[in-house]
Amino acid sequence: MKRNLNKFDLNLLVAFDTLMMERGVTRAGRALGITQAAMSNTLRRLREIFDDPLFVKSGARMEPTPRALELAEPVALALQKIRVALDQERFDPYGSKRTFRIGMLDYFTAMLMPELTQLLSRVAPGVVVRAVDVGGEDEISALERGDVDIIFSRFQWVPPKVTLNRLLEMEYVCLHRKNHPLVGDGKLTMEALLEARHIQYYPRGMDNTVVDEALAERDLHRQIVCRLGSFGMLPALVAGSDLMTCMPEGAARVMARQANLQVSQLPFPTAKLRLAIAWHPRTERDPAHIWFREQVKTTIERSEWRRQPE
DNA sequence: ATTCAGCACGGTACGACGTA
DNA sequence: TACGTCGTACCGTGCTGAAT
Repeated sequence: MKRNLNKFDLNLLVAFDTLMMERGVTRAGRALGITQAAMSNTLRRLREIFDDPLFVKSGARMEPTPRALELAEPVALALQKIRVALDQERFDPYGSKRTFRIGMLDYFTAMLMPELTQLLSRVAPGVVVRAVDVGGEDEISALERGDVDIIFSRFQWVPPKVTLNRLLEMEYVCLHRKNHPLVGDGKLTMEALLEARHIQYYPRGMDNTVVDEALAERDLHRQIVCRLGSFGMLPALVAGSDLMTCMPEGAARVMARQANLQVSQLPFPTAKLRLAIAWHPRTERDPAHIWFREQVKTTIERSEWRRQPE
C-alpha cells in the first residue's frame, strides 16, 4: 500500500515508537508530554491509518500486534536516522577541512573510496579521507589507540567497548579474464575451478581464505601458484594470464569493471563475508564522527557493487 | 483506555490592493 | 494585465478536561 507522505503526519511515527517502548497509552503520553486522552486519540489515528489495532490490552500493558512488531524496526531505524541528521547541525561539513581516517584492507579501499570521495566532493569538498591499511587484531587496537576514526571490515569478534554496525553480507566469487579457456558459456564448473591455477589473496590477519576452507571441507584443494598480501597487482595478473582468484563479490565487481575481467559464481556454497563498520564509544556522540559514519553508511548502501549486474 | 464537547491553532481559499 | 502580498473567513486537526 502506497502512502502520500504529504498527507501522513510523521509525528505519528514518534508516537508509535514511544508506544512500542512504553507499552501503555498513559506512559507513552507522559513520555511525549501530552495527556493520556491525546495519546489515546493518536493511537486511534494510527489504528485507522494502518487498519490494525496495533496495540491490544493484555493485563496492565498494551501489547503490540504482529503488524506493530513488523513496523517497529523500520520505524525505529528511520527515527534514529532523523535524530542523527538533526544532531549534525553543529558540524559544518561544507566548510570543514577535517581529515577522517578509515581503517580497512586495500580491497575494501577499492570498493569504498571511489564512491565515498565522489559523495564528499559534493557535500564536503574540504574533507580528506585517509585509508589506513590495518588487518586482523590490529584493527581494534588501532581504533582504541585513536589511529583511525572507524574501521570498515569483517569482524569475528569485537570487545564490548567497541560499537559495531553490521551493514551487509557478501558472497565469494571467482574472478578471471574474459574468454577464459576453462569457463565455457559463462558458467564455472567445479572441475574447471580445480583444474585452473589460482592466485590466493591473503590480507594481513586472514591466514586462510573462506573459499579454501569450504573446499577443504570437501577434501578438495585448488592449485595455488601465487600468494599476494596486497591487492594492487591482482587485476593486472588476472587480466594478463589464465590465473583465477577468489574474493568477495563487491571487490570482484569493482576489479572486473576496472580491468575488464569476468566474475563467475562459485560452483559450491561458502560462508558469506559479513561486513560492518566499528567505532570507539568516545566518538559515539561527536557530531563530526556521526556525520562521517552516515556518509560511509550511505555510500555502502547506495554503492554500485551492491547492485546486481544487468 | 475510550469517548465526547469545547477550544486553539494552522492551513487553505478568496478577495482587495499595490507594483512592474 | 499579471503577479505578489496581505487580511479575513472557514475548516480540519489535535489538544484538554470530564464522563464513562
